[in-house]
Amino acid sequence: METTSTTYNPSASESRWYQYWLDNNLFHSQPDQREPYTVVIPPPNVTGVLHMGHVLNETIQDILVRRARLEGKNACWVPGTDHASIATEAKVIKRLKEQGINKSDLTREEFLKHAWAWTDEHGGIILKQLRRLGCSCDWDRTAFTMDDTRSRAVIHVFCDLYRKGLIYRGLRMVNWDPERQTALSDEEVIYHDEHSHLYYLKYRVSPTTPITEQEVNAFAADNVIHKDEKGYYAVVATTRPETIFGDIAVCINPKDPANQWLKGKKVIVPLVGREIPIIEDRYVEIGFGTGCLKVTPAHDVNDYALGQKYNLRSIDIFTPDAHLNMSALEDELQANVGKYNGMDRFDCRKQIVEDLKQMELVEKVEDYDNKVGYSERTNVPIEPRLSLQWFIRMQHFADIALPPVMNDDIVFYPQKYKNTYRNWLENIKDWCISRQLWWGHRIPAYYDADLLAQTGLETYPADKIIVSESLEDAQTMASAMGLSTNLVQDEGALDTWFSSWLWPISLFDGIEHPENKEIQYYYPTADLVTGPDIIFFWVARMIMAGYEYMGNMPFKHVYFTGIVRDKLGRKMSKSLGNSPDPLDLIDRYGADGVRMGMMLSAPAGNDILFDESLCEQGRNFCNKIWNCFRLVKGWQVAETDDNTNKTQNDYAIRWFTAKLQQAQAEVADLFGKYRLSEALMTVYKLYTDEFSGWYLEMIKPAYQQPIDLSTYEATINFFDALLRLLHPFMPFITEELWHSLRPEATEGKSIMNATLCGNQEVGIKSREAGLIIDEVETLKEIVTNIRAIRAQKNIPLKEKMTLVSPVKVNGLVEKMAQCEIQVGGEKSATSASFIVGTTEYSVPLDRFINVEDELRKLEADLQHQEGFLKGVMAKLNNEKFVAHAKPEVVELERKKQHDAETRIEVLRKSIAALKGA
RNA sequence: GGGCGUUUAGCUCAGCUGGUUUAGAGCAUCUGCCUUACAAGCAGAGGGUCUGCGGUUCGAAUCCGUAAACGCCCACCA
Repeated sequence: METTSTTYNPSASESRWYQYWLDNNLFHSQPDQREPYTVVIPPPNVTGVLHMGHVLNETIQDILVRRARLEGKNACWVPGTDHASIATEAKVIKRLKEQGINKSDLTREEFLKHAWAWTDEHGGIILKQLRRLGCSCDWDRTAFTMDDTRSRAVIHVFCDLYRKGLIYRGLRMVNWDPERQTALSDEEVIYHDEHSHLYYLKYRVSPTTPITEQEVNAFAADNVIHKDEKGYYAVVATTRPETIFGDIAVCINPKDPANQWLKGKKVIVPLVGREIPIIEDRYVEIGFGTGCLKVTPAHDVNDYALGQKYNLRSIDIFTPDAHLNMSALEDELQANVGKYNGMDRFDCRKQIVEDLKQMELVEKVEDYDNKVGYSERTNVPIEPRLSLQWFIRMQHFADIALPPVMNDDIVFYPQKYKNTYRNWLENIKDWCISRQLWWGHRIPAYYDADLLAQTGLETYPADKIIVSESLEDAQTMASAMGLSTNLVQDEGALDTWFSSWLWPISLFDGIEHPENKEIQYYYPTADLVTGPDIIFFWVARMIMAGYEYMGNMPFKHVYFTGIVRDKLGRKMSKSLGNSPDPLDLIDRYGADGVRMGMMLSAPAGNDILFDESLCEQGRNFCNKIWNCFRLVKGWQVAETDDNTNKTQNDYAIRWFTAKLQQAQAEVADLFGKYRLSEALMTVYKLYTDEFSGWYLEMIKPAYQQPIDLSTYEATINFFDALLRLLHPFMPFITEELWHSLRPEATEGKSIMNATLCGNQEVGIKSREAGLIIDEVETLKEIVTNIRAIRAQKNIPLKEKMTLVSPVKVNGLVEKMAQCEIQVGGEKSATSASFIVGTTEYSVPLDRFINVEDELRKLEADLQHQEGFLKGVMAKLNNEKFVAHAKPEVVELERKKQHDAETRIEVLRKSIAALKGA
């Protein structure tokens, strides 16, 4: 390959190596004797495109997978996409609309045809994009939540849970999305703070329950009684005046002193004219508003509960798309309010307030902040709506899913999400799984068509519903039950998450065939990487399904990533335009560079503030590695080991062996804790500082001199080990260089399968390693001091310097600091000196000396040392410290004292000498 | 209204069960260098009374209490 360029060019190399990996089927896994390491991708929406959140998430997964592969495990990363029922259906509807087609004009089958066409056309783009990132997914296993295997699993589970009594159909208050006209689960509703108004409306006391002056006067004085020229009235506060058409009662707290006078009365709903009773319930909070709550059972969850409790009728005044429907009202009232028929709910609100004001039925309007629920997908305000839906009884699932997380059988990173998880499970509510959509798994429930025609859906008897895997089975069952075989299937589809929660099982066909070899081998999976925003939607439910269907956890560890924000801390969003296009970043910095940029700023669980300049750092790092490679590859290798630098080189090799071992252990430890950015930083520093900055400089042969064979080989082995350490983070450049480094690597070989601790490394005992590392630290300090003196005095490199040392110094110092060592020589007065440990070294400066500067420096150092000693002595002179502290701590302080005293003495001498000169 | 988390150099963060030469890293900054692998680089330097207050202790960034700021999650107050 081309090694003359001083910059690394990622784009050519990346596409080439990805193709190589594919051609050699290197990502493919099948069960074997090795330990399995399984990851299932959180399936992105089938029609989605890659954004920065994916980059973070998939990079982390790829790092973990590649690391496991290098550890010799059988790594299997299963990719796939999610049909994303509601989101995809919305996109398809939008496209049809652009073609002038309304969904309502199509049959279910016709619509699904369009939806599949759309999916085939736009689906899977994101999977292609993942390849640009370097993701090592086993593409042969690519799945889709609505493909055959996954669909059969979904239907199987629905039927099974129904038979177990864990799924039921019921008329409930649900979250209704008027835009898409479907029910949603509680988790799909997002609450936003909203500045709105609290309207105080007059509900006149009905003539059928009149109040006289005398009666009024008889009430205690704390009653708040409203009266105007037209008579007495109650005041009801509401944020939603447009729902008054459905008002069925006004509720007060029986203990409320202000409203005693209303007990037993009836009031007239303004505008509408309906007479409704005052009812009493302790649910109403005394002191909020006027203490009078209008009860609209069809349009509010709490009101619905009240309605149930007091057996009130409910009037649904909205159409499914949240327009006013006056035909729901009593015939005699329709004339009063006919003008509102067909209005949008929010237009109607404005109009009603206007009209009520005209009629002087508005007491006052206050500003009010409240929370309004929005549909997660369509971003339209949710309408609570009574409707017939399918639910899962969740208590059972909460019971099986809580303990394993609390016991850390399944470990969360970071741990704080255990709380969130527990909180949700301890307050679990039934899961509404039916959606009024077509794109999704159709609910496998069947009704006797004839019976249905008689009863209608709502009153169709529950014991005559047939739930079954197929129409044929259902018909058989129908005959057995004495029903007609003319069956109608439920129109609803299932919540997307009803398929997602089976993902770790269904990917290996474990729902229908729990004994098959694949599921037995790959399950439970190792790590799940996902965002905390779907902890309830997905993580919790997978745990439930895992224990229900496999009797075991779906994954052992959950790594929660943060949200990717821009460097100002704002969430990345299309509308803000602050989200870079990942593919563009890859074009500019290379996939390796982008991966590093992402990882450098991604501690687990924290939001990450993404800054493009980090990708630049990643690119620069690639370049550094590239140039290390150029240097090493450019050396001329001697046939023999004869070399004057032999001893020095051996020393450097032993040192770097120790350093490498240390870093390998550290990286392994960090991976164990899922501290990936720290692991990467460890490798980065090992590479740039230790390998490139020190080791290569130590062994670098003089200009146009060859390098001895054994040093060269050791260096190649180091390089190899470094590449393997780095490979999970930066797969492309490491593969590229590994092949150039190891010409013996034949076609089909890859760094990804070279094990992490190959036989190339020469082991070094940990005690020896510690010693040599310490020695070299001292050596570095000496070198740094000499360099600093050179820099401060502006001494040109050509000017030879001398290091005067009282003790023997490793010859490498001469090479690294461009100086000559003189052992035991007398320190001249015109020297700069420095202390490493407790040894004083000096550098004669002659004409470069500036006595004043030197004195100032020494005195500052002396002052520092004295201050330090004072601190130490304060401790040692404290009897309590000596008595209480552990002996080693006291011993350490004594050593500090001794060292400081030695240094102070040396400094004083130097100062005196300098002054004498 | 509950619950959780965060607050350490200009920025992003380490600092685990209190004591490791009077707080570390990367980036950014400043100074000097185009030194025959790399200016996408090298060498050197500066920068923090660890959010405030109180407590425990011989000793606190670290433990406890409290206040503030920011952030997140949950909850049916119209």
